[in-house]
Amino acid sequence: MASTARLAEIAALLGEPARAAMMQALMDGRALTAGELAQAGGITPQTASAHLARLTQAGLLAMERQGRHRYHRLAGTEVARLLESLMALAEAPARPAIRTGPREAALRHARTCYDHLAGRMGVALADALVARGHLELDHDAGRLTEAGAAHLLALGVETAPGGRLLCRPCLDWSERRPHLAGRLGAALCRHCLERGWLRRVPGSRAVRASPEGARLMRDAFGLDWA
Amino acid sequence: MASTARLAEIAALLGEPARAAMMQALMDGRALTAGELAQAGGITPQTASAHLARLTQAGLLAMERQGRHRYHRLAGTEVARLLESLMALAEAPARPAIRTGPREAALRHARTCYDHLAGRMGVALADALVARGHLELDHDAGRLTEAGAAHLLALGVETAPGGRLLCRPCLDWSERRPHLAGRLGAALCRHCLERGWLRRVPGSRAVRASPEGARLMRDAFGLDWA
DNA sequence: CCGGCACTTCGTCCCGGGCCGAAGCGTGCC
DNA sequence: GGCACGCTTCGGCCCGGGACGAAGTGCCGG
Repeated sequence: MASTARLAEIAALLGEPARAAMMQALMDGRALTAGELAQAGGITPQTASAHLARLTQAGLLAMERQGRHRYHRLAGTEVARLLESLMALAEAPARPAIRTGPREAALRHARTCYDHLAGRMGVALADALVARGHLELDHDAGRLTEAGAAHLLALGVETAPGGRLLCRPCLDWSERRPHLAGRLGAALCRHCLERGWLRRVPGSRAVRASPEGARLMRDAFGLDWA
Repeated sequence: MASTARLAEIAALLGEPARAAMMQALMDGRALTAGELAQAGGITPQTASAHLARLTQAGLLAMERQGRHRYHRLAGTEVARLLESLMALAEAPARPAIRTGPREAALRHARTCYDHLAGRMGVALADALVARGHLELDHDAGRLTEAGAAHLLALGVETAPGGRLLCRPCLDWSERRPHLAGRLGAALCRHCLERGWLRRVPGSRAVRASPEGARLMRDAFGLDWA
């Protein structure tokens, strides 16, 4: 059996609000400096430093130095999945979401979930692909159809090596329906960001489409969700 | 964003070794009494009682009474998935598994992972279905082929309603390769248990095949893993 | 070379939570 | 009805961990 002590150690690391906040801040897949993470956690740099050391030592974070800056990122997709599971449970229907400011609305609208699109846009993208017959998706798994694979290839979206068509759904905590995760979800997200169709909102996990980008995404994917 | 406080609360609940042990004991999908869980956690019934109350109040466990016994079970598949994610991380390659007694070997051999088969048997079952052309499986998703669906239907295995062929992989922490989870994984496990091909080992998550069962599973699935 | 910035380390304080013994409540059996 | 069992509640003890101020280290730009 997986070590109970080790499981409890990992869970306990995430069970402290400041560390949890810092980990969530990293869920957009980027790297943040220790100072930025201290702010995300609402604690002083000294406290953040101790917390980051523990998270890194436990293998949940990876750190790299650039000059005097220490950049931290999630150690891998397994850590991201764990946080996804925690977020899904934290947002379970039994506990209705607290709807706060416009920032929360922006995250519900469109955000990145580690490496793929989430929020209403992410779910709408999955729905549009399904409607076009390009994707089959349910709670357990997803599969790109041949037509879908050909279409994405024509767009220049990298699908899986060897033409693998299977893809992973991720339960969207804000919509309670699946969006597209895994390698394909990541490829679609990267494509949209690289083309400039989507841009990250500074200091947030939210993303936003330019008018041009919204139009191009409508053309490319049948995405009409505004 | 999912509430940080709520995420930390859930993680903290699992971050205490006694509670983690009790939750893991429930990962075979069954219900256990408060006394059994106290033993699983290595604590007195008084301590267990307080812990179980907190887990239930937080929505991680569901409790039902039968006479003077209180039966507890995992509250649902999302809780199981969270524990799967935690177990996968706890067993990450960076920390080689401690190989202890025969009990650990039995779990590595064959066990249930909440509602589906895991361990060498679970991975071998997935491999056998893939080898027979009945299943496609990678880390992101899985799909039953038409031939596979027909075969399982002939065996009396309930596949998804509406003939849905997509299925979810689950990363096996002991084998580091995927076994079959989701609705199809659960249906296969249930089928094998109901037919008596597999039997649960009392007081454990391990399962064991009778000689007859092993032969029938070899015939049914091409499962030759002994 | 020096000052400033990013971050870490050290020391100290305070509080929450895990533990169990004792007592109490509800259920079931004889 | 009484006794035993399963489990809960209460009270108290002890310890680990989160917080920050002060000081220290390393890097970078002028």
